[in-house]
Amino acid sequence: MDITFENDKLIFHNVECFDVDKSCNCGQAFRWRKFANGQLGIVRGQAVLLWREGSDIAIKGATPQTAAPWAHYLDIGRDYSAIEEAVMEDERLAVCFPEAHGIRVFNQEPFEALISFIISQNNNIKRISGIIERLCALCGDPVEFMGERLYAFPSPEKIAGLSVGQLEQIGAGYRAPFIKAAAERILDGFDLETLRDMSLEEARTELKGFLGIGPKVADCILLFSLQHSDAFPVDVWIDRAMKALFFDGNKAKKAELYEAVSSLGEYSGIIQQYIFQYARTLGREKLESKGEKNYST
DNA sequence: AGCCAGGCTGACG
DNA sequence: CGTCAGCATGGC
Repeated sequence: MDITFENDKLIFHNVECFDVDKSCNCGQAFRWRKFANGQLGIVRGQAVLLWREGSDIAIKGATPQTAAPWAHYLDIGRDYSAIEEAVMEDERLAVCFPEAHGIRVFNQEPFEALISFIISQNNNIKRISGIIERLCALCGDPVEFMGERLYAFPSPEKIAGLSVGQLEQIGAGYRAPFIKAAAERILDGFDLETLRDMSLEEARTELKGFLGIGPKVADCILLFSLQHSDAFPVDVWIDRAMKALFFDGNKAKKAELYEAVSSLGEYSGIIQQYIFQYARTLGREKLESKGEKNYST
């Protein structure tokens, strides 16, 4: 991978299969927003502007020293062309393109993912983003960048220091105590990093020990922040899409669903994100009518 | 105005 | 093991 730093820009050269806007707004991360010619975001307290420049990916605001962490965050080292090609050759999944083309699964900060996806349960992406922004404004460190004021994602200490009432005030609803308890547990010494090297099943079990984390949220955290590329979060959208694409519109038993998932291989989580994008783009109506008349072949 | 959302908990079979 | 009401809030 060729990386250069010039004119205050960090540049990853010749990056294929990376649609910046799509990747930032596909529902995996909640803090990116469109700004000027790219996406404005803040990761590890570092505010940046991210955009495609021809065949390159450019980042303004990142120092040369943070090239490696940014490459990791953006999953630069992974060969997405190979994954996309394999998916397009699968009859059941080819329909996910072109919507899915260019989506990269980011490697987010584990604690941020932990809290974000606890907030995500039974919630919609717009509102999730709002709650997280208010949480960051409430107790995250402020950063000025390009005339904007951004806030770092708060530390476990900061969030644990909030009252349940404060968390309710930013709109967290019944999840407020879950958020506080999770931050306290991290502060107590639970090390999310240890989940990286565990088996998927072990890591799932560990995360489900947190109040407010079930199978779906656990898999989101593992896929989006801990490099378990075979974690496969199933929400209502994925459920509908799998029904339409794999089971002719019929509801599958849990065992059958996960059998289909495991047939997708070690990158099933990334494929999941393609399916998610497809499902949300198509919409509920079309998705549900799709399966029903799909019994011809 | 209801229905729905990147679901989970606790109770009960 | 599976099923199911209840859940805070606001987008649409």
